[in-house]
Amino acid sequence: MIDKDEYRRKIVISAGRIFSRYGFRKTTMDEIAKALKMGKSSVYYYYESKEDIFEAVVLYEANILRNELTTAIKSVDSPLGKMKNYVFVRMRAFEKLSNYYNAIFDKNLDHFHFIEKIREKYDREELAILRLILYHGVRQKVFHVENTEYTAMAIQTTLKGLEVPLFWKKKEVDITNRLNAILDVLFYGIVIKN
Amino acid sequence: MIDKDEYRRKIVISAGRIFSRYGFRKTTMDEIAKALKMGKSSVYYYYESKEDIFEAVVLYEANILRNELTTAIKSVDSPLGKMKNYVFVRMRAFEKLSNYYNAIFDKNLDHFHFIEKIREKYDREELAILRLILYHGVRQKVFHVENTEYTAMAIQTTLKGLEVPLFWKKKEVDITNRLNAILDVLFYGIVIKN
DNA sequence: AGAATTTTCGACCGGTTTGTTCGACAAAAT
DNA sequence: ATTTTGTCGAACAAACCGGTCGAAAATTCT
Repeated sequence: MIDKDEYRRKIVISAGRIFSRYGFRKTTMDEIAKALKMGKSSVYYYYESKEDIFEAVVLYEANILRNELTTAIKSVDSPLGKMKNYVFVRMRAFEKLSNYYNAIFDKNLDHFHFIEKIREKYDREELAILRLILYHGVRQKVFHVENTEYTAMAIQTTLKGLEVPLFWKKKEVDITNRLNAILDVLFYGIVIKN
Repeated sequence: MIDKDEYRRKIVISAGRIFSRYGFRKTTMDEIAKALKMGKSSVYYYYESKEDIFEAVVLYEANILRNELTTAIKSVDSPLGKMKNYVFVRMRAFEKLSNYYNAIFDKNLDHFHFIEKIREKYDREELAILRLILYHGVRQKVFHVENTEYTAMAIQTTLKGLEVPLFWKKKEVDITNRLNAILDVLFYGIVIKN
């Protein structure tokens, strides 16, 4: 008896690579199968449909993102460093995921309820993390904020603003520079002036 | 009367972007047309077929590559620098073009005669450039080679070897490192020891 | 061993997509 | 006014694609 879960994991990883390259529509079941050296029908033994695989992939990637983000903020001590790392890792990740975006908002967008669910959940999680970073910053007298809740939401809004160009397929050239600029503005509006 | 050639150029550039992203098969005429804000049928007024557009794109890209390569070797004086620049630019370009590769060798590979033609022509041109670089190096007593002709061919073979992973879709991680290593080997086998 | 179950896969189906054509139509040129 | 140039919607045949089914392998169980 072959470990079914192990195989399902393999499929998710392999399919994820293809989805991220070509998007949902342009990825065919045949490709997914071929990449695994399987017959197309065999894949259906592990997943019920193409959308099922896609859902699993998004879930999987979301988990990876969560891990990357938490390790990113753990890897430094200073609140400034934490915030900087968080923003950078998040941005890099979304850049990588931009193909999913285009895939989802191609058509059939009503079919992908689960995306909204994941998004909602992650918005909440993100808010909590941002608030934590802010809170620590305030404690260490590095940040000055009236209300961590609202400030966290403001920062989150800014970060979401960075996603917009990914939607509209417009290639932002100097995303790193823009990020640094945003961080500068953010910090100098937040950091206590001595 | 609209400038037909100008329009054809626009089509080639726009279609080129899409081809390089999705490959030949996964790129649709509708996409090409939409990207130009045209009706699908209008595109056929300028080009006879999808393959025709593809051919024009490849030709166009090949020309760009040629220019990049010549300016790359002109931008430095030393034969070592020329060689280094040449190899780097060539490698970066082919990395970018790897999608075309996968597109072409998907299926129907018998349909794309013109690719072989271009390839042959460029092999000859490349050989000439390499020989020139070597020749200058020998003149300036920086290189030591018995026979520029054969040495140039040897170097070309090495460079082609670097292309192979692009064929097989295997992502080579540290292509820059490998390149540097190859250049090291190449130079230390060539440079006159003092 | 053979029976039972799990896993693979080729062949197929129906709906959709897609490259290409065609004729109608508008704009511009003659 | 008539011809030429350019655009486009509609239509079509062919290929494609997600998904099904049943029958072979392969594996496990008895």
